[in-house]
Amino acid sequence: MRLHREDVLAGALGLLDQEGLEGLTMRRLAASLGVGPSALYWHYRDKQALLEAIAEEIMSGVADVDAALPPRERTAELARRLRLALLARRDGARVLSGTYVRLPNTLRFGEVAVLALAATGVPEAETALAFFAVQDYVLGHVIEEQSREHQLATTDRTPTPDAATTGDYPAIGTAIRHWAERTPDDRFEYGLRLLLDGLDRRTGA
Amino acid sequence: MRLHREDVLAGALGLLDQEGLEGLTMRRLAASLGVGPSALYWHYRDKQALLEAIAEEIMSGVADVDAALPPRERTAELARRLRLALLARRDGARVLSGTYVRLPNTLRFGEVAVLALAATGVPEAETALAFFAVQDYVLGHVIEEQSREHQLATTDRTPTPDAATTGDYPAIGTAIRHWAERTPDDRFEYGLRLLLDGLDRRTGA
DNA sequence: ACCTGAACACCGTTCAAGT
DNA sequence: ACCTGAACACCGTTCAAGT
Repeated sequence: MRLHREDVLAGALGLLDQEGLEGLTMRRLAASLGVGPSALYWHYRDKQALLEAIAEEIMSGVADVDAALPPRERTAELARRLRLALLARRDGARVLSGTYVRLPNTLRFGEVAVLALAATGVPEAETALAFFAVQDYVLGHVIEEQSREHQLATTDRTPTPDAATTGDYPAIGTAIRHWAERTPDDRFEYGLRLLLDGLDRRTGA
Repeated sequence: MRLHREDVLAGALGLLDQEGLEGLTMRRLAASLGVGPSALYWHYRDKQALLEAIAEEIMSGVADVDAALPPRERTAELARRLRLALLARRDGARVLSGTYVRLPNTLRFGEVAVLALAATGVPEAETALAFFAVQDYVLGHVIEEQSREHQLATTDRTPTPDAATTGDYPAIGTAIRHWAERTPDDRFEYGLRLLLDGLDRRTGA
């Protein structure tokens, strides 16, 4: 019953979902696999290499968007699929933002997204700028989204308007109340729409 | 020569800039202040509380934007000031994204930004959505920006087109080459402009 | 090829005790 | 009010040695 690289990765993904990024330690992972900590280092050079494998796993299938969709909708769909992939694993956005992955799933996502943007009419010299603008928004948004999940789990402080915001900061108070009435999907779509509308302006649409 | 809360915070900021977020440990901070590790716990409940104080410090002055600027430019200026504040400290974006701060500097930034957005003509029910869209973009962008700094410092892999991208992923290859010719400021401004142009559409401008 | 065992150099946090 | 000293329960990683 020897371990393979994939067993270690599968165990790491399970531990990540159960315990979160802080709980994903080499020692706990080893224990859950029934081996000593040092055994893991035969399969992965160090913890960073394991995290990069997790990041690449998170990105699997994200680029598989319907190629028949019109360019703008295809770009939107890629952004949505990225968000859902990050949300599918606990602390997924933080894992991805902390790694510098140059593996097939990640590269293919970039390739497909750049092609979709080019098809919308964005000048070739701007496709990477547009790609990173959208990707940075998605990453930032999901990091905050998953960070709020964590707050709710560990503290009793509610992110809805509290004493501090209603008193001295009236604009925040009413703004947050409207925000609280929207679904997480709505909140994401709002920023995504801003970016896509901004892109329209650059394509003469 | 007893320590005060501010001495601990100042020491933490210095250590953060020198060693980065990984190097900012309670034990190293204590050593740099000439006390034992347990002494810190008299001043801050735990490490998380200290990180929240750092985050609030990072946000100091960010809201001090020229109130006479026209609303769109005021909103842009707030986003730029946030980015610069995050860049001013090593790993600043990761520190801020990991904390849930409800302290004056942070709240005032939200208040001023929501008011600027309202002044552009964004409907009141959407001001928080628009605020978070811009803030999430800035956070995501600077996290990636500072993460690249870290890659350059620790590895010799260059983020410019390498063997993998030029071969199987041609669109990425050429896109990244154009991207590499822009300054960091340009790259940030591109996404910011997309968001602001998208907002124009929602204000009938 | 794959893992054990032991060790090294660290962590954050608590708590009684000191001044 | 502010800190020491000692302890507890952890970390990631290395490396010789085993099978």
